[in-house]
Amino acid sequence: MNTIIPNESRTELLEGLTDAQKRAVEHLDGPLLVLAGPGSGKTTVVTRRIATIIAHGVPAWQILALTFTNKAAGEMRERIDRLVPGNVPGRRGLTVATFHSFCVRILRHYASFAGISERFTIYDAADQRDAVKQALGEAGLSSGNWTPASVAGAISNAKNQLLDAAAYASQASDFYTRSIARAFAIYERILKSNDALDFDDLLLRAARLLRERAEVREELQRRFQYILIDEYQDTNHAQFVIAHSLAAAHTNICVVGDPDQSIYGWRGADIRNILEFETHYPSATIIPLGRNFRSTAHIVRAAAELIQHNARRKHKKLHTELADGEKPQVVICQDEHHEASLIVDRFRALHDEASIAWKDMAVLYRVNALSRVLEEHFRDSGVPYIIARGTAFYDRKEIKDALAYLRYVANPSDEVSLKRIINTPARGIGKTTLDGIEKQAVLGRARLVDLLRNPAAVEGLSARAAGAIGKFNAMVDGWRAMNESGGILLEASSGLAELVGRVVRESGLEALYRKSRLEEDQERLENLEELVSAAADFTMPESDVTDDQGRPLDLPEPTVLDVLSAFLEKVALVSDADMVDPANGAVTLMTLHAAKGLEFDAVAMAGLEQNLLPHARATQGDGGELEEERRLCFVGITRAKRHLMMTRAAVRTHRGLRERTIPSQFLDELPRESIVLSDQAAVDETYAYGGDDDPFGDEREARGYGSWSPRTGRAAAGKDDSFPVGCRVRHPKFGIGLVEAVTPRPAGSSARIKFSSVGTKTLILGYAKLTRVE
DNA sequence: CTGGTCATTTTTTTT
DNA sequence: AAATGACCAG
Repeated sequence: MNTIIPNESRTELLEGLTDAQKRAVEHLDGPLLVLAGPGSGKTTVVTRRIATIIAHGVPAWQILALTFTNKAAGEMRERIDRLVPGNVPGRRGLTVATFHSFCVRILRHYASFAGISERFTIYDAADQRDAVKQALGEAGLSSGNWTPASVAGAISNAKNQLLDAAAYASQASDFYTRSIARAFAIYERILKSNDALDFDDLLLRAARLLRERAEVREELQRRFQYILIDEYQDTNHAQFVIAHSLAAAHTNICVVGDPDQSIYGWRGADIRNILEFETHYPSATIIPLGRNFRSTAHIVRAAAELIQHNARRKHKKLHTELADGEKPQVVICQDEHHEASLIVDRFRALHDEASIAWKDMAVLYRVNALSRVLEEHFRDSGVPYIIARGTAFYDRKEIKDALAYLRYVANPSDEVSLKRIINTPARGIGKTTLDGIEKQAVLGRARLVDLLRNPAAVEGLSARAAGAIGKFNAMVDGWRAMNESGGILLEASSGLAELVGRVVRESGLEALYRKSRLEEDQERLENLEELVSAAADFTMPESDVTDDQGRPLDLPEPTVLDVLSAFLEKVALVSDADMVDPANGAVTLMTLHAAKGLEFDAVAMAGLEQNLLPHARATQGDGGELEEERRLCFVGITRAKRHLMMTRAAVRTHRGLRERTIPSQFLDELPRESIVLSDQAAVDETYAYGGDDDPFGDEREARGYGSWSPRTGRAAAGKDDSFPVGCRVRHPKFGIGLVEAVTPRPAGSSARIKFSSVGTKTLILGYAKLTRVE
């Protein structure tokens, strides 16, 4: 290893690190696993290690770092830029990308090897659902028992296991899977004829390309001599194959992660990838980082104690040398409005009295649905807030419409987009017309997109419809012509803004909302304008196409269509977490999932309730899912540096139904001595229900409602056997029911009871006014 | 063909 | 509660 930069710069890279951190930073060649607990300085270690590798003379273009979100990638890039001095030769060309965007690049570059069009469109979840729906229709599966969502999920799971439609079909044994296999095959055909790939395809195709095409694999192996993977606990099988195909030749692979923060099992993430890293690489160096530099001691102890309850876990010590600090508060609230206002009050106090900036606070919750009420209260109280929902803007109807136009302009095969916009706004190409053409497309084995290009050839088409289609085609051609006429002459990125502007105007979308005076439509108009400015702000990412020596290649100036494709690609791959802007002077509201990797001075976790955290879908099953929920709770707690508040509402309105909640079992698993419990539901007299509406008011007063106490408390209630499984009970409102299951819990046993009138309900025996009947 | 109303449903989490 | 889909009158 030749040394390029002086030793003192290298020792600077080790400054202030613990011994374990130093060992990780200095590890150069061979497989390395860094087990990084929360707040253990993972990002510091990773970035300094890359800087160290460069300092040892490895050119940056030989290094590949893969992350899960654009934000993580951007942050890493930025921190490395700050660490590596400008006079270091070969510091350019470092690849830091998300798995998905890296795969997109590979696939576009090696499109012919992968057997796909290099102008492929990326389908998002909604497009995917549409395509699945269409596939189900063609397969003759009535959508009753075959919901698009469940079939899409099955297909997604298969793809994550690297099973394509044929492979899936060959191992489908029962009626259910064989039916899905049929839909799967049709779905693939639809994607293929649209030149489209879904998210899972990006990984699957890249993995197969690397596995099956030796020349591609070898070229990329030569290029990327050092590979680093962040959040390795969240990789799925396809990602595993991608990473290890690339690393196979030189085995300079460093993976960083924390099994206790694995929260994407539902998306196919395989925790075994990290647990069995040593099995794949027996020579691997393993460095655990257990010391937490982020949170004060009570918070660390609460997190450590909670995660201890996971049985399937590699034991890892979590500790801190920081002071005890403030104890996390567990607050019981009356309902979700009370909860929101207590959180707002607390944050305001921290802001006014402890001078904590709004941007250093966050509210975390399990499901997005909880954000609505929180948002209301933040808005009404005037506390600045942002909701981290990157996808929300691009999910709006008007934006999806505009993007569909753009996608069709970029990819003339994109039938899903075409269908979306051909009659939006209405231009006389309705369902009857389209059905007719589609029928003929099937008969003549032609593509709908091709028939539409040539309406004269379609039989039985009314002159009016043919005229409307002709006008539509002329409009699209006009946009596409911008590429030839002005593309190279114009500055390409301002060309993009012009194209987007023209599409918004000429498509009639703008006029559609302009003529309306509804506030909602005015908002849509503004959103469209925002899209045009987003296009104007968009800069073509620096091309890092290089020869296999890493020298940048001179490329022709990008055309407007190139810029458009890049723009659409960026738009397709944004995530919620990407939208967390640290410069923003506002409290961040987001899901627990989106919070991973972030930290805040003050954190509030809302909805610490059974069936919410842990989520209802995880409470049944083999326990693996429950452990993932516990890890999610662990992730939430460990986001907090100094102040942590965990709330639960005694009553919550869920899907329009006002229901009493059960405290989250995770609350029982926190160390009593490290938390403070406050029961605002009983104490806070100033906050009241709207009089007679309160369905549980009397009861609450009568029973000292909500006086939860950890571990001991109501332990006697745990042995409640007055309503054994199988007995019949009467409920004052629901009538007669059958006890199906009883769950003994220290905070009050609950029972699942099937009522003939209202179906199955889970009730707390201590609260429900049940009487046993014979 | 279009635009409205009414009924029905709700994958938690996301690249 | 909200969003989608089915259905029906212009």
